[in-house]
Amino acid sequence: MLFDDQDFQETIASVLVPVAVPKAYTYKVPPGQSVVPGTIVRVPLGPREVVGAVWDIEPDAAINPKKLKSITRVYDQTPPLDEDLRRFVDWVANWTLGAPGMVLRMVLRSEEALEPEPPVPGVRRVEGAEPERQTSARRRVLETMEDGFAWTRSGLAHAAGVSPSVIDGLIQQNVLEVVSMPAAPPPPKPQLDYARKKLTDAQEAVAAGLVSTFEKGTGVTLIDGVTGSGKTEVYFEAIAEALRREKQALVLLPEIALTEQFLRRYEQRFGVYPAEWHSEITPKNRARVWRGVASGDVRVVIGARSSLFLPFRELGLIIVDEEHDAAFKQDDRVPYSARDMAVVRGHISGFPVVLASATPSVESHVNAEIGRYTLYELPERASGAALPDLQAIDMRLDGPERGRWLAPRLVHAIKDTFAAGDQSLLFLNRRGYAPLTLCRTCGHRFQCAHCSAWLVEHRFQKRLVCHHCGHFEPVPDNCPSCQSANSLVACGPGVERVAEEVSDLFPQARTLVLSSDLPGGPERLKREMKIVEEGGADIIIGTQLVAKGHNFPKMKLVGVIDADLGLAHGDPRAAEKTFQLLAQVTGRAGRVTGGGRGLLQTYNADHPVIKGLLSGDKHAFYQAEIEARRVAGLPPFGRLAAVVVSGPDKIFAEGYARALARAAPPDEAVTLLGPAEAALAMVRGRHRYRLLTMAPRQFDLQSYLRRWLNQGPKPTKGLRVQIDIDPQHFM
DNA sequence: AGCACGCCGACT
DNA sequence: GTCGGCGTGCTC
Repeated sequence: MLFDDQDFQETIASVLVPVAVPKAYTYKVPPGQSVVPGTIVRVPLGPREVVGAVWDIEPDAAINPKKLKSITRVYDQTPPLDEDLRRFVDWVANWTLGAPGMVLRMVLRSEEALEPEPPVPGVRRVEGAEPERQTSARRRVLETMEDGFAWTRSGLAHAAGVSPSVIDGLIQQNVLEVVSMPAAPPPPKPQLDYARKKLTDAQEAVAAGLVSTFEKGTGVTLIDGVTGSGKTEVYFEAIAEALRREKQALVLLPEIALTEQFLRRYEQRFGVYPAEWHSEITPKNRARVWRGVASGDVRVVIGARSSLFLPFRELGLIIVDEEHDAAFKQDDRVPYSARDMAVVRGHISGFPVVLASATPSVESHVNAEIGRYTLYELPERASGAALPDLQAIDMRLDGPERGRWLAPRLVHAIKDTFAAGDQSLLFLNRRGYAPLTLCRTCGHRFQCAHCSAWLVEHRFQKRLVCHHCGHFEPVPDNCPSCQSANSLVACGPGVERVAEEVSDLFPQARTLVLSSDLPGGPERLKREMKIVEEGGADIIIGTQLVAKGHNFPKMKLVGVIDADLGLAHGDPRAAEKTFQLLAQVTGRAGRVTGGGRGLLQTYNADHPVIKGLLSGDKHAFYQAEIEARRVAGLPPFGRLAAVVVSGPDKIFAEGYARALARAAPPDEAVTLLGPAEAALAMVRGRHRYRLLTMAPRQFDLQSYLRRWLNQGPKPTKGLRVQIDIDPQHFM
């Protein structure tokens, strides 16, 4: 609404400013200017100026009119934020207990986008002018320019294969003149039928289902499909349908690392590149995408979670790929889950939302089961290829001898695979040499002075490292407690230790350790990944970084060294996360293997995670998960209670949360850490956590914690408590 | 005295 | 989120 009091009073407007204040501020609208809700404006705030947006709430009447400052600029070239987006911002702020202005800040992420794209300087041939002296470089430049169009200086130099100084010389001699070139033209539109692949019957059925959801308007669809089942081709059909309906589409991906291959597949399907949005995009491109999305020139965006806050002009579809991935959760500033907020945005604007995964999260599975989401399953690979054959090795029956970590059956399998010239992957999600070092004489255990976690030996770096806080120290010669020499003993395996065993057993094989902490950094890792892809290594020992986004076609065997690792956490998502990780590594869900088989070393062959992986029957696994949560006193499906931690003193906070999790009685389910999308749920009595009956923003976590713990260092302030919860319950 | 640092509150 | 004000405590 426009707050134009016709009579004599000045026009005023509520403006949401991008700072953590609880409400909109009131500003005067300069005479002759007009604003509507959603208009983007620049306003003075304290000692500086900020960009905000006019909001549709009544200006605060209680404020002293003398105090009012004036809007300094109205961005009238930029379309106002539409009502749906404003409602979405308010919804997210309410949900996260954050300041609406902080949510708005995520919308206004590119100040540069508010200005029109500046024209770029270019050069053009001056009619009839010739250089004083003709050189071959100059001739090449002039030949390149024969089309008569203007070129950018560097573009021309590149195209002609000369250095930019040649161009400068021609400008000097007035052979070329500097002109202003119009900004980049709008990006080309996707071509709906550029290269539509022939879909399998199963894919067609799902695609048809997705297309039909547009008729209903709203609705969430969950696609549960193994990798290779062609989920991507299926939701390309949904994108095509959105485009046919003159709507924009957004694809959310959990990680930037995955975007590149996705962009290429999109291009193969639609003939053009989609717009791309994530934290590493250059400011100029960021501004272009923002403007294009707001104007409607950009039809499809592939982006990380923050693209959910782009000011789409006519958004009509969101696809959340790898919906189970924790990277959709933002932990700092406004803490939100992009997957859940995508569902909210679809709900507010009345368009379909598609969630896709090979290992859907428990809450999405439950939402599908109870009919809130429509479920489609693609259990088979589109190529008809078989899924890898998985078997367990029960370590209680068939384990290795003492001091060894590879079971005889796994060793045999590696041997056969190596003999056949194929690759093996040994997966162990534990960096370093050994997770625990102790003194054989006095029993001293090496712990981190800072957070009391065990120090992990990294033999390669000759250090003891805390994987929790990063603290490290050299490995001492003598026990620091009893001074005994040669008394320290490494307990348990890490990838370095498994690698040692492998080179012992297979001295002729080319082995490679892939772990994030190896010297050489990301570049070396990238090189080594390539070596593996090309078959330049026989046995790979890797941590979880081999699980994601890599395709190792020559890998015929996966051995999981400690399949139970991660199951015993206090984290209520432990089983789910382990299931997802192992499914990905073994090729049940991921792309790591080129078929073949997998062997899981386990002490818990009857655990639902292991059984679920072996049988491929996820349903039983989900049922077991839901039941386990019920037994643990956690809220039932979809509403996973979690405890929280973030703030300035993260190490303290995490230590406290862990201690709290241990100390809490069984019916006070305290666990996880993460930010704050959720005290709200507790306040509304949706959850059992007593702590949260206090006022949401001021509850005293500190004294609550002290009551349990009664000692220890005082955490500084800034702890926040929160639950990881499904917003469906509040819509 | 002069200043670095951290905490706190205001910002319309 | 960001800034300025103010108190504490250390150095020249």
